[in-house]
Amino acid sequence: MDISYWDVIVEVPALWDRHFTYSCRSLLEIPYGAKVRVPFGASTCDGYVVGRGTPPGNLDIKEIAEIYDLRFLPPPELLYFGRLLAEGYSAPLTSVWSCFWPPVAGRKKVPDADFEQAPPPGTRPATEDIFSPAKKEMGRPREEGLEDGCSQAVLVRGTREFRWNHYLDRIKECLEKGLQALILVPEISCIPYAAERLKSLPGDVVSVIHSELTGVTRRNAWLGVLSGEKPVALGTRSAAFLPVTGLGLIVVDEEESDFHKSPEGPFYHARTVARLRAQAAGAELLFGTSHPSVLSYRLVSEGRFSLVDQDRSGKSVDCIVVDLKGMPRFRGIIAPQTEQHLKQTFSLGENAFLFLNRRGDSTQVTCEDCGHVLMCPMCKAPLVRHSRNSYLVCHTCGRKESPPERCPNCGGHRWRFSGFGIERAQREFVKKFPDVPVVRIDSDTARDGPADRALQGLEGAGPVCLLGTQMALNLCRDVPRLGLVGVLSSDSLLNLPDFMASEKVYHLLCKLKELLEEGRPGSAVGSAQGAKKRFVLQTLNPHHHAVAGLSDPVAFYEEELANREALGYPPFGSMFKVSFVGKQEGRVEEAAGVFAGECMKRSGDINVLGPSPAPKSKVRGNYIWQVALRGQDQKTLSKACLDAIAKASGVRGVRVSVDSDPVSMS
DNA sequence: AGCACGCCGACT
DNA sequence: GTCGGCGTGCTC
Repeated sequence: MDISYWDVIVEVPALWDRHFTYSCRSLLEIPYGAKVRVPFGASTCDGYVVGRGTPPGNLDIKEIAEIYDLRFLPPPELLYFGRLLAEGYSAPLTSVWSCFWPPVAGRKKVPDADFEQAPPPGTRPATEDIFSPAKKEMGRPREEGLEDGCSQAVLVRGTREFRWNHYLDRIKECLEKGLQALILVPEISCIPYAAERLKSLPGDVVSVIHSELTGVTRRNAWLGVLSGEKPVALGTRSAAFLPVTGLGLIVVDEEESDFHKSPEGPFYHARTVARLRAQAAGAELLFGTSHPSVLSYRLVSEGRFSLVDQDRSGKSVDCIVVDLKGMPRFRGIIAPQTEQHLKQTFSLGENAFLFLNRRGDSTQVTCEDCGHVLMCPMCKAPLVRHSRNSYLVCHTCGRKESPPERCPNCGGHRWRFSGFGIERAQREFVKKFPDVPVVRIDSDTARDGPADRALQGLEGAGPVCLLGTQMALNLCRDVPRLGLVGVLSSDSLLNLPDFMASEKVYHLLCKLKELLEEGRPGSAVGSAQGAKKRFVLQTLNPHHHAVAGLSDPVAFYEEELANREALGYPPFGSMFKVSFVGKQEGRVEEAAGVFAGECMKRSGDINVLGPSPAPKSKVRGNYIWQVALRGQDQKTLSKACLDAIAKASGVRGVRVSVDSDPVSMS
């Protein structure tokens, strides 16, 4: 009886894509890219078949234990695409390929057959030859002035309603051509609106896939996409990897959102994956937003994307900038000027939304006697006082503690609470407006029950104030009779050591302002008097271009692009963020040092920043150091990177990860 | 990454 | 005398 041998790359991050040979006694064919479970060392792990293997002599070859359901085997062009992506992202191929498999793919024991089994019909061979046609497909005819390879690349700028009107037209065209469409939204909370709009398509054509979908539901949704039975796939970022076969159109809505970026390895950005897939498949590509990312703005100005822009005259929002720098004696959270605007809003019977991006009550607890700041023992982060000192929370790891009687350093018992969070803002609001009910929406109140219930109660009630963190942004999209949005503080975001800090603040402010512009029309009665909606921004940086951008977006983009160009930041050149994580600080620092040293040895084609402790330099007992690389393009950087990682991996007990498309440095 | 093997310190 | 630290090396 024949035994077949297979080359398998194992999914062990530290080993990247090392090959191991396994045997199989019952299957004569296993297709390229098949996901298998194999014994590895003392345990078992997942791996992918990449070809036939030759058993190295005098080695005890183990057997493939299980094979994942081959119905989920990605089509050849997708497997090939995964290889390009892994290369571009400097990520192990195994980590990219694993994105192609649904988490619920079942697997079967490899049968212990003692007879030769015929391969199931349609089984693809394990060789790589099948990729020649796919490679050819990569180079479709190109159209002048458009993103290489895409049949069309368009940035749609406008309100959500405007964008979806445009998407739906394109989706209909796509379906009429017999092709499939992939639609990506940034968050699960964006799906209901999207699904509602897609209902206008004829027939039952939509498959919805996101990370909270589990079990059979998810599996069926996946199979519906794969079979082409549901030609429209709607989902969050993981859906960027769906095996859509006749891909005619990809839509990335709210393209500027960071939710499209995966926080873990491979650190893919769904917008990038979408763009590369559209190029590879020659599909149409739509990015949609009401405030484009700096990247997309540049793609348009370079002529690589065309622009569909909504005519937005008749804006009815007053932007009021409250300069906190001009009021050094003001110690509170709600400035007098803001208070006045709130009063007027409430007197018109309208509701308000106040934004503060900091949970808790006081962000720092200091001993009055010795100056000791209470810190999380596992993270280098100050503990935040919550619920008026009933407990302390580490906002880095989530750890909760009861406040100590005595200072652990000197035994003192007098505390100073500094830095304000949303709970303190709430207290101040209640003091100032005892008659206006306030609804706080942050991840602490979310646990008490869905915030939408409180929001639904607003329908007939008198004026109400909503007070929320970032979390509340999507929930508060349709607040009735919203007359004012106030930003209590956003300056801490500007001061982050982050090349995208300004852009983040700009998007945040735009999104907040849009609560007024895109929300439900004001109450007929309230607005009849011609009261303009107010956007009140308290800031220490009134002249920052992210603030100026609210009334003059072009000014923001031009200044931001000029700043980035001067420093060689994306989109002018590439940037890698390489992180080193481990329990022993010395080792972590050493590995980062070795890596940086290796990178610097190279000829002047790259620029090394660091090594330095990460902005969150210790998380859950792990020390984190990082090195940033700046260079012409991804290829230059990933080459340098891989060589240097090889050298740095000589230091034990340190995990290295590469983010080749970072959206933040923290 | 896990996990085993192996060689030096303080404990029933 | 052993239990156990983590340094080193391997995993088909």
